[in-house]
Amino acid sequence: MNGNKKMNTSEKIMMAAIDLMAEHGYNGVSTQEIATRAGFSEKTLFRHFQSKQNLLESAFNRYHYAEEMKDLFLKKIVWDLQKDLLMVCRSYHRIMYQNRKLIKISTKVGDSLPGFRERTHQHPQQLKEFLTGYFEEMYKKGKIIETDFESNAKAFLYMNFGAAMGRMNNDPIFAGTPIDSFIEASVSIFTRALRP
Amino acid sequence: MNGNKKMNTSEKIMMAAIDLMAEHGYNGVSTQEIATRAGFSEKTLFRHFQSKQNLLESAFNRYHYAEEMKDLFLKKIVWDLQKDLLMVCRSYHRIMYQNRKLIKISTKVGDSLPGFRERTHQHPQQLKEFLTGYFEEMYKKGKIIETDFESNAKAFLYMNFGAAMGRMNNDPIFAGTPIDSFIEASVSIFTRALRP
DNA sequence: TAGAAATGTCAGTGGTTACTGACATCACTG
DNA sequence: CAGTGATGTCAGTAACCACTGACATTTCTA
Repeated sequence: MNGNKKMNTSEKIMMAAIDLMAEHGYNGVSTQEIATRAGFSEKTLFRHFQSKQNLLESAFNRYHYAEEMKDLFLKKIVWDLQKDLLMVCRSYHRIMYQNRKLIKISTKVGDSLPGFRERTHQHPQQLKEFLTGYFEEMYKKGKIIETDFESNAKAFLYMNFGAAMGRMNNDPIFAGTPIDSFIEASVSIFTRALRP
Repeated sequence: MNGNKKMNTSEKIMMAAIDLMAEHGYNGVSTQEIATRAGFSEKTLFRHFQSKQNLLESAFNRYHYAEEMKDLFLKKIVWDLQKDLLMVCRSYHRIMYQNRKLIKISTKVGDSLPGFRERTHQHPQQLKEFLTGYFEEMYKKGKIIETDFESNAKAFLYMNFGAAMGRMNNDPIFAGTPIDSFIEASVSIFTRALRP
């Protein structure tokens, strides 16, 4: 999302807005502060974006990474429980980490501004359906035991969702341990629980 | 947290503040709106609380349920994996649900106001240590297999944390299914994964 | 180097916000 | 009934905020 040194004025302002709003919320930061952080005058901000709300919307359109996880996963499946779950976890956390600041903004904004929450929280539903279908298919292939596939999918997703939230909010539980070791441990719990 | 009909002025105002701030955040609601929602004039709000920030702090002191989960769990342990994990989950979700509005406020406030985040998010660290110790003891008793106990504790807690967050934010995944059936399914995953 | 485009400066507008003081009203209670 | 305490009314203050217009200055580029 960042790291690029060659940013134009609009991009610098959007990045400043994202950084500040992720920390203090939409109403917790002023256009003056955003412009100063970006290194421009407030006037320039309004010349580029007309309004504060439009600035946030533009930032979402520019930086929200909305790759279809379902499609991504279908391509990479190899029908090996451990390999597939690892792949799903890693992709999920990668995307959540890329979008972490926009996700923080949308959780703080809530439903005050319309549409943002929907965009950052669109994945869970389709992921749950994907994983439920995956477990059903794996059962038909005789590779896992019969369980409540939908509940398992929910548990797996919430485990990763909770971990992603903890990571983006600097949960002290994550201090020191990289995300990948958590992913491996959490996947092995499910493989042990579901193996025939 | 609510439901009591015999509330005095201060309590009515604090409840109104909690309701509105949980939805729109601290900066997203005015003292005027809070007073109107509570059925009083803005002047009365300031007579009782002096400042907006003090109102929020008073509401936290009055309504934040900070029971020591660790102590609670230690009393109820029976050293049966399924029974203990069920007890932990149910207690955890009960407390998270009681505090849900204050938790929503503190996630929106972030670190802008000092101290709130710490209070609503104090549990994870001590719960992780409790669960890690519990798994070690269960291993010594020969009731579960040897694994990375701390990682298992993290995974278990994040699964429940994610589910609690989803529930308090009306995640459509939870629509229709009660929390208890999720708890049972998630616990049985861990019991199957850890049984010798 | 001339002209165009981007940006800065600055003063200002209309609205909101947290918060106050003075005074009136109401309910209860001894 | 007198008096006390809680509340309402209302006008107001100082700060902040999103946003604008006029004009000057800088920067880029043909």
